[in-house]
Amino acid sequence: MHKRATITDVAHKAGVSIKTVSNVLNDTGSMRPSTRRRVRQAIEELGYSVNMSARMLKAGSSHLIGLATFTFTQPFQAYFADQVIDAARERGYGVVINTYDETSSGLESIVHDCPRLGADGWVFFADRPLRNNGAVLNQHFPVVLAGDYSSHGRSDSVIMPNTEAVKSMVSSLLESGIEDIGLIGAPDGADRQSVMNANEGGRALRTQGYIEAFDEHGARINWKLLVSGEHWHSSDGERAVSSLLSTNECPKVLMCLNDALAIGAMHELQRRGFRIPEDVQVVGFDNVEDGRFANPALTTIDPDVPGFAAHAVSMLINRIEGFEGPARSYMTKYSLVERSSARLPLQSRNRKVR
Amino acid sequence: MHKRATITDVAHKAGVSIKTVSNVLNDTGSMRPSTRRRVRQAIEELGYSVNMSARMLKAGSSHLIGLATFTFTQPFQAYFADQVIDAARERGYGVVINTYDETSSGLESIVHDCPRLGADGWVFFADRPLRNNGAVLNQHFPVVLAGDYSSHGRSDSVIMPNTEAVKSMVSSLLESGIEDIGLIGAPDGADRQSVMNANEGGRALRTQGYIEAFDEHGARINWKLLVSGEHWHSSDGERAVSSLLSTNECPKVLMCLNDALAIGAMHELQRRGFRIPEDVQVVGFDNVEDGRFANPALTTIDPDVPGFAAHAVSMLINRIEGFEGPARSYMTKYSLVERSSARLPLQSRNRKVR
DNA sequence: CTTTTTTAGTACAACGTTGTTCCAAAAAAT
DNA sequence: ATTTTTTGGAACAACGTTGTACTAAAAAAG
Repeated sequence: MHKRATITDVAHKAGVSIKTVSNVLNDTGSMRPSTRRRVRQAIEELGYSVNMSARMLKAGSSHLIGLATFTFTQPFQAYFADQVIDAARERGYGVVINTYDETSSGLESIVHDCPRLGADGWVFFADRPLRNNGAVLNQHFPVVLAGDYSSHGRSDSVIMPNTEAVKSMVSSLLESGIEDIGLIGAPDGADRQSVMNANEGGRALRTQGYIEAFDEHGARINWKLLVSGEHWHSSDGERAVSSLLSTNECPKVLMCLNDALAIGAMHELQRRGFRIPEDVQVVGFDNVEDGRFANPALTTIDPDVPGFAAHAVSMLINRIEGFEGPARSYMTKYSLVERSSARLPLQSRNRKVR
Repeated sequence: MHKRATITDVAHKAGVSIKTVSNVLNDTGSMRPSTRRRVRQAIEELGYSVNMSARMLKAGSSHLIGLATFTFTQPFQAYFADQVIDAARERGYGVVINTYDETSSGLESIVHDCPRLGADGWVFFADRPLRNNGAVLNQHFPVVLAGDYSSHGRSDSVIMPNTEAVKSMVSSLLESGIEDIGLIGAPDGADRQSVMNANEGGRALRTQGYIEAFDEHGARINWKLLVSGEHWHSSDGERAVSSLLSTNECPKVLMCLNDALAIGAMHELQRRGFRIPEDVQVVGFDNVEDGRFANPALTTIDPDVPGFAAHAVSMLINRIEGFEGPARSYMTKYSLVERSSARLPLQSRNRKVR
């Protein structure tokens, strides 16, 4: 592996100036076909390829966007990343990925690592508010916050209709006559007061949807049925079910705040001999692919992840390319996806069957 | 968003030379604490951050490695990518991702897109041999091939013990007295001849393990039980089961060549009323997280994906940092993971229970 | 046959870093 | 008080590309 050929080497070999080589590479300027051919051949023979660092420096941009997100141990993250990569490629951008796990101090800790990666801007995903928004936002590159932030108005963001979607799903369940609905993935120590106080983050927002649905139907909430789910992994769903059953509570429906929790919950329920949906119905949130192939297939909320990702990328590139207007926020549309793990009443709106 | 501050701006503001600023940034040279403080403050006030393109150009390296792989619609890919990102970060490298799907002309088509992304080297993942290895290998940056290639000796590669692992699993099943074993994910038109001819790629290699196990146990292969599985997605697993059952064959065990196929197969079997493992046992390959939470939990082959990824990254960085020896190849160690979807006889070796 | 326009190309600077070389001031040794 | 050594810092070049400004040759117009 000898030293990489540069444009100067090519120019020398072809007997032209470096600018002419550059013109061949970029289809600029004008030149005799024979010259172009000579340059092309020299490029071929030397195995030359353009040095991106130099081009970037000159251009003042890397044409790379960064994606900072949880590790792909969450199926949602993989789904999201896929969509981001697609959307970026469509606009001619590459994607640099920086992941972090729930055990570290989280997003805040990798923020410092991002500038090093040289992207023109970053999509930051997080499922709860950042301890110090400033650390993320005071970077000197455009940032789009993706996730369940309350909108703080300091940078562009994409969010999901967390509260509305859960409210709609729970309402739909209540309408089918069941009030005995558990919730997995709630904020710690869930009671009305602490959920209302914790007014940011997917946990709280989705839990609020549950509360609002009950309130609106004049139903009483049994707070023992709201259990937390740590990191929202499948293993947390298992544990949540164990902990719920250990209190001798066994709701007829389990609303899980993401699909991974739901899949873990179903696993543990079935291990203990419960039948789904006959004994317990289970509902998820995210509509990741895994839910389709779960046994039974998972009834869930589709928050339009592709739209979520596409808008994040679109807003980010828009900023990178010079837009300077005030912070914008985009909220996706949701729909309810009925499969076999839970049955929704026919009259529910926004329903989609797959 | 005004123009980004440069090292020159900082130097000017602090009343020092640009090299002194550079020294502060890189902890090189020596200087009075008071000077350092002045520079630090100027950096702060101007919100300066180093321009990576310039640094890369000067350094001749981006400290980025590229990962070219299937889209994350395969859980295996997400798992693999996670491990690659981790391994790279540990060594101070970032990761640029370039994905491709099965519908396109595949890996070959994105090869041309990789140089554009400016990584110092690439890990190429593919589950079958490339139509034109040359296109990938004649790049002017280091490449590590990850996947089920036969070793062509032209670049470093990491592979799994595909044949051995399947052979061991199938042997273990044969030892428990069952010879009625289906195989999902085989090469198209599977018969002894075509599998032996197609001597490259995970499909063929894993299928060979099945054949060898039967041969070694003196058992007769019912070729009708070998069905293909297109892209090895869960939906392909579903279809494979349908197609198998439509021929009135119903084996006692289904060996699926990856976990996604197995999960899809279990879904379709249960939808049709089969009990697992009582009526049909199901086995997978990859040991992705999803298998643990499937219903029932999936018995599978663990090919050591973390080791697979770590060695790919390690070899690549080794090349990037100057190693020039002959092409190397690393093969991971496998183990059998027994869960509830299939029971292995106790005497089988290499067993791991989780 | 001259003048103007177009084409085909060159030379040089600049992007923002960091490494090398060098010099002046301060500290230490004589 | 003078010489030697160390320290703090500056000036400049280079990394490989592309944009600007320019020139010589060829083609078109008069």
